[in-house]
Amino acid sequence: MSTVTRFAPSPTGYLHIGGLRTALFSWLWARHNDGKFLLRIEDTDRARNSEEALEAIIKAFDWVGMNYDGDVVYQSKRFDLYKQYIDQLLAKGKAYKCYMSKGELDALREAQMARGERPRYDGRYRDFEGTPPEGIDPVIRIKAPKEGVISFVDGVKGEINIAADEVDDFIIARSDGTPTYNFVVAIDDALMGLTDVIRGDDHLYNTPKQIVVYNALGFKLPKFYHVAMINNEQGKKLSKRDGATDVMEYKRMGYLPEALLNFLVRLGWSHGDQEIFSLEEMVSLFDPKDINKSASSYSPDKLLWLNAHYIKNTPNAKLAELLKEFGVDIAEHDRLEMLLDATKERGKTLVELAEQINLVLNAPSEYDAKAVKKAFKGEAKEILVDFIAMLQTWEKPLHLPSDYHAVLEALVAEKEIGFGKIGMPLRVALVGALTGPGVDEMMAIIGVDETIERIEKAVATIEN
RNA sequence: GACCCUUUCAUCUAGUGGCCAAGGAUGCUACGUUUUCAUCGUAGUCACAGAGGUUCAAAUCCUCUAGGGGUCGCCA
Repeated sequence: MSTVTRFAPSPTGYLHIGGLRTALFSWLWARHNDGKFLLRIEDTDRARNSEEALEAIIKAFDWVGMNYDGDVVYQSKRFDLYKQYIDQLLAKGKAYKCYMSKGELDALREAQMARGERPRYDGRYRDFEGTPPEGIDPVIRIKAPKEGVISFVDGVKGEINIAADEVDDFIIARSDGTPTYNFVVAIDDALMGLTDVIRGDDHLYNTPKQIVVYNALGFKLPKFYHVAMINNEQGKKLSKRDGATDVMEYKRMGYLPEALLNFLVRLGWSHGDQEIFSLEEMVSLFDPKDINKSASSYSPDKLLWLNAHYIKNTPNAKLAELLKEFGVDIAEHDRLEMLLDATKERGKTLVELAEQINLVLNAPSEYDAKAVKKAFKGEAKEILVDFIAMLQTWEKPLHLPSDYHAVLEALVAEKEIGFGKIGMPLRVALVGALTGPGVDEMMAIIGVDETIERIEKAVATIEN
């Protein structure tokens, strides 16, 4: 039987980073087995806007390079189907109407809590034969087993046993007739042919409830995998306060999708000592049996490290394309390769890389105060002036970094000075700071005219 | 409160009774490379939650305790 997995988010408007990880696990497992990865929107709560939410999810999937098979299933469009199953259970006596009011329910729960019990429905209408109370629209409850143990083997956690009396006769249809979550999930997962359900372990307690539905309807159980949550750096549940939880936020911050995926796949999953995984490797190596049991904490440092790694290993032409969204258009630059080779190791994100590029390409509008103090002193001015003269009279071509290096070597030889004497002031003249790409590279990138212009400006600054 | 899940360096993790006086990666600290910064390389730093068992042998099995997380809706 071919593997079928799914991602079933409720429409919140954006794709959460934790959601992306469970989606990734499901997607990888489907692709690994040449199976199907389905998408379903859990919108039985009709107030939310599902279309927009779906769009956001698909956008995020597109960005990271994931896709889904078949048509998207909207639960809000399947109410007739669910109704049939509710009627079927009612007819077979596997479900029943309950006339308890919300007030009565609250009172019951309170009393149970006071006695130190786990609050649950007491089953008072389970075998009710009398006349129902007036003026109450009943809910429909399913008959859960009253004794014994509901157990299943979780692919991540192992065997899970829940005492049957922990699972009450939960509501499968509200008093307005609409079906509830645990009921429709079980039906859809069964009807959509799911073989492997991979989801967050906050659903662990829903599983026995869904098993009750599977059993009542005679559906075959899929295999369940409950993946532990991602916590923040403090080990608490990841929330909006912890910064970026929206996947697309990472795109805006200059992360590469490969880096984000690589980061997420290693959160709660591993393959020996391997840290770097291409998408192809993930597909071929992923197996949910290697998923960790315990929760993991989100750590931005490792994500940053991965991002730097992927930036360094991305072809320059592709980087140039990506940088357009960050206000840097260098696709047509005639020194593109040189420019990116000189800068890509200095930016951990595309945002930082864009900054580095701008630093090289644009003449400094001001000089860093500390750098000026350190570099523009002594005979710096004279050396810079000599260097300009040398560049202007140089007879060999000036194209490559090595060409410029030859000029510098000639200068230090003639003046009998150390490299630092010209290196430091030259660097400040070029970019206004003491750090950055090599001066040879920078001069080759901006060309001899721009180089001279920048040095002249520095000389003028020193004079004032 | 009840029930369920979970517990190896600061963080992500390897580890399924002997290969572990616990390995890799990130971070951090040095040093080297670099005219600078970054990259890169080398080294260092740092952990089996605690207590009892079982066993010739336990990070690995059992029990209890403690910490963390989740769930207890006519939300999903």
